[in-house]
Amino acid sequence: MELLSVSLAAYYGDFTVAAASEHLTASQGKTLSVLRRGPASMSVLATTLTCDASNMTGIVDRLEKRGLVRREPSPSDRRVKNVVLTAEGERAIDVIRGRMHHTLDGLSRLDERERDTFYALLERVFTSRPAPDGA
Amino acid sequence: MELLSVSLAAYYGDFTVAAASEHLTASQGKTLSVLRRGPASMSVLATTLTCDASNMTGIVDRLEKRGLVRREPSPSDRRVKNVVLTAEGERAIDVIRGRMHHTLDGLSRLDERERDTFYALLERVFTSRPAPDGA
DNA sequence: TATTGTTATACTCTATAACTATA
DNA sequence: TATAGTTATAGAGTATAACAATA
Repeated sequence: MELLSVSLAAYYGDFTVAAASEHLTASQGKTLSVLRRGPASMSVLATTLTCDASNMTGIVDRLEKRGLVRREPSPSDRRVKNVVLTAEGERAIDVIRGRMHHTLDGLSRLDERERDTFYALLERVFTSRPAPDGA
Repeated sequence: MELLSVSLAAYYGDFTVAAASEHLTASQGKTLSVLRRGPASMSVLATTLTCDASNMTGIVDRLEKRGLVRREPSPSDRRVKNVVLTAEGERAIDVIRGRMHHTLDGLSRLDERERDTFYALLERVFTSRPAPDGA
């Protein structure tokens, strides 16, 4: 648990610094990261980021003001707004991931077989949470 | 990188919820987590948490006000203050770690050999950052 | 009635800049 | 001169409670 704590602090610090290089906060970067997989409603975003729905309003407001995301009305439920990554937003998160030097260097220390093992273990340990697949 | 992002978000969410159950913010919890390894100066804490030194003042202020940490003058350098975990603080971080149910459940899915492999890989990937060992 | 998203509020986190004390 | 820590400030993140629109 101690080792996990240290490892994740290293990853999180790396991500925070990389996001700052694009003038984004960690929360804004995490939001783009989630949306990289596809559009998500405000409530799904809040659940995934483990924060209250009311926070997402402000975070998405700032991202939208900078043209990195776009709110779209859901066709199936008029209460819902789906948040979509713009081309600019996609570029931003890709740049951030490419600048996570400590993490990328760390991964490059593993050969292909080790990397596969690592990913498989990560998946088994962390991929049992209720994955929100919201409309 | 996508998988890392998802995995670490899961861990971070788990930690945040567990810390909240002790009425602590994520930053306060991370600070206790660092101090669990031993005392650290304000500047070492800031470096480890990847934040500005001025932030640590407020975070440690609040933790100290609740009796979870203690500031002690360094014997070797009168500018330095070492932050020490109190017995209460130690209890708090141990409780938090014991409440990280998603992560603990995830780890319990691995047998002993797999767990060793996982830890070894984590160490190789993430343990090359300049580890601050400050006085 | 319940849910989605927003607003208002209060507190915490965060970086920058300026400061004091010490090295 | 440089470094450790604090203070002041402004912007961002955070949860709670109350609200409008929709289901």
